[in-house]
Amino acid sequence: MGRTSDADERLKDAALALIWEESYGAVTIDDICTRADVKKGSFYYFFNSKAELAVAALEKLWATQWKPRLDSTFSSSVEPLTRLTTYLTNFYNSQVETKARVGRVLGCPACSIGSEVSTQEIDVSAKVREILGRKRRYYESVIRDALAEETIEPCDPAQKATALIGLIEGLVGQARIMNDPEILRNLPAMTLELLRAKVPVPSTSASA
Amino acid sequence: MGRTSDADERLKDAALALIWEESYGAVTIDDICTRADVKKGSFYYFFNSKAELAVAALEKLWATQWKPRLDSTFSSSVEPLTRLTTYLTNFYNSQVETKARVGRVLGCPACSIGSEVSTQEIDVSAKVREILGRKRRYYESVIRDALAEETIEPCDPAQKATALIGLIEGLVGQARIMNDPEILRNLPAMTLELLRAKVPVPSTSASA
DNA sequence: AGTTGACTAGACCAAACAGTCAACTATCCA
DNA sequence: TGGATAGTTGACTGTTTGGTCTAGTCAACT
Repeated sequence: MGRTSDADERLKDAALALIWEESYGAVTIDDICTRADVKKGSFYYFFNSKAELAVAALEKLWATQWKPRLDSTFSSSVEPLTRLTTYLTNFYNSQVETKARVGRVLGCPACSIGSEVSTQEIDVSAKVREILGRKRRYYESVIRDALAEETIEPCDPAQKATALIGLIEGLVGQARIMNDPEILRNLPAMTLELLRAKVPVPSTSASA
Repeated sequence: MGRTSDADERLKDAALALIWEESYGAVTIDDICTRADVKKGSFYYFFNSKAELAVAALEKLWATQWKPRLDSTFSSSVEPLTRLTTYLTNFYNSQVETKARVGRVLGCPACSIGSEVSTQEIDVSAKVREILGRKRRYYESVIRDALAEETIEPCDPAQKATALIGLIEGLVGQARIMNDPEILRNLPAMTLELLRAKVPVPSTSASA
């Protein structure tokens, strides 16, 4: 009974957007309320703190954005390495578009937030780790599939996934710091090189 | 004439330490003053804002920590790839030590601060970019030297440096988020692989 | 139609915060 | 030794912030 409301959803959306555009610490509860057009009383009706809202916002980000996109891009019906390159190309495009729209490269919200709050807000940083862990599985899986199809050189999938995540998130971070999406332009190529992808060679290999 | 003081130096040290351990946004001017044992009046005698202090602190970090270490580790008297591996091994060790001492992997202050404030504090983020740019030259130089000695496969030095920085800073960021220094353990090996280092082969190469 | 429970409004409080100021003190140098 | 300079102090102001509280509003269901 009683009435229903989407104020909590608006709060999550506003929080994520603001924190992404600025930073966790720079955004106040009042800011979030203003952007969401929700009064403080309602904020505290739904959430107990900014941290609790951030956790909910991150989970929503995963459920409504990341998971659907990952599921479709990393579909098993696509060649393993193509999953990766299309994912990264789309990512590059989205960062270019964000820069055109907001004037800023914003990078990966989970990593930015995680790095900022890792020593402070344990609940938020636990959620970030959880989400990054879920994402990692897609990388590990694609590496295993590429190994099975022998389109990359032999390696330890877990370790390669770590390196891959490092390379990707590292360059995304640099792109945010430098405000330059072009850093991400040949991320697909760099990734293939890191994985030692066997280029679709014209069948015969020449020997010296 | 007049009296002298090292309060400004203490402020820079305190600011850097606090921001590194927590984050830029989480640290207040009062916090910094308390840690430095300096009163607020003195703070404003030396600096106009937290941002201005942060810029000075970053420059001090470069001048007293990074530059000396880089100059000695990346000495031309050492083999190119050895410069890199010893640098990264030392870095791994220092992060392990930090974790043991503070209970936390803190990563790279410049990258953490840069990612956090890039959309907010333009002076701070400009200083971060400046310092990261200086550091980049060491990487580019080591890659060019390795190319000259033919200990790595042919490549474009600038592009490889970007990838190298991405990999390193990315894994450092992950280590901070995960609070796990072991992520950095085989950073040297990953780096050599990214660079396609020619392993010191026992002279003859076997062909199938 | 009326009761109940979900939600909203916004005034209010105390603490934390950035920033100011005038009076004070130590040191250097002539 | 004494004046000019460089630095210190802590109380003070005004604002922002997180957080609370109460009176009220709206929609669902009986």
